[in-house]
Amino acid sequence: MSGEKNYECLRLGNQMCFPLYAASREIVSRYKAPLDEIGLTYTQYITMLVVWEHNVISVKDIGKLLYLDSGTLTPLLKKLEQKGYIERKRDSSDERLLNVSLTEEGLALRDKALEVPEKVACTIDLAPEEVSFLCRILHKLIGEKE
Amino acid sequence: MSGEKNYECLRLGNQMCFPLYAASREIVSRYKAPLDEIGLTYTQYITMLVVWEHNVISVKDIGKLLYLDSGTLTPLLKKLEQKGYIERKRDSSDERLLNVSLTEEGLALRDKALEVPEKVACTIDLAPEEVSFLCRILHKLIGEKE
DNA sequence: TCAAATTTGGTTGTGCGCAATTTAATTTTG
DNA sequence: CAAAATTAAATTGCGCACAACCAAATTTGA
Repeated sequence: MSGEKNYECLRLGNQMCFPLYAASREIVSRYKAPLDEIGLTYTQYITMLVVWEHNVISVKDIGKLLYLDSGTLTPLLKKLEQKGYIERKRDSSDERLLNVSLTEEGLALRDKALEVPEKVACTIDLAPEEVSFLCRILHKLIGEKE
Repeated sequence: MSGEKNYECLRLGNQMCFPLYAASREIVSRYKAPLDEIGLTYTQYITMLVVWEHNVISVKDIGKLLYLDSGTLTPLLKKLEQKGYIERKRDSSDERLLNVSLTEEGLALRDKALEVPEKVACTIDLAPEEVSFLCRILHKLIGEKE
């Protein structure tokens, strides 16, 4: 009964995971040059996106939005604090919560960051419908988390 | 002239990069449980996929297929060698090349690995057309590398 | 009311990814 | 042919991701 197993499903090209993994790394890598100019890494950048949107937000809520845990966020937020872009303060009504807030420098950085998505977007050769379809499917995958 | 800048493009939801990054991590994380059972990490797994397909392949060619460099592959391949799944030998006709080949144990592991893509696939709630469309677009993104 | 359970963030350790540099082997060229 | 250029892999160092564990604050519920 054995000897003739079908290993087709183990081919690199026959699993969705690999193109997803490779495309993610490829796109993230395109942020490197523009982000180097403003001195942020990719993860620091998406963290700043969240802080810019909320002005004040807890580590817990950043984690929910980015799907990252404290093991990733704690050292990253300390680094952003060192760079002077954010402040970290315990919430006075619940000392378990750590609130992250924007500094003046952090707010100023936002203007410089405006160029980043522009520079990346023009390297992506997809039709608008392809982008929106892609986003819809990806959100479906992410949404399956909960 | 300033004061009323449009920061819409800096919203987390308005860039393709984030859902791609999040979905990639989400899907890779679904491999963890099945891969734990056979003692491989995700990157070790896709490396074994390539070795299973080729039986003998150089580090250079593995890198081309997975878009990974020696900084990632060298320690990973040493670990796979320690586990007894592969052998590493310099190519006799070009000593710069390091050929990776399957051991008996490595070949046997392939049968156990057959369950992995099955277990992951059934956690992905996408229609077949969605999967194929997704793969097509992702390959378009990856293909832009060259 | 107070002990148990939960929540939040921090810490530690492992394994990638990737840039930058190094070393050795091979190929190209003057 | 010998020097220069190229190529392949290894090494080093940094920054994530993530699991596992911990401590402190808060909530709960008997």
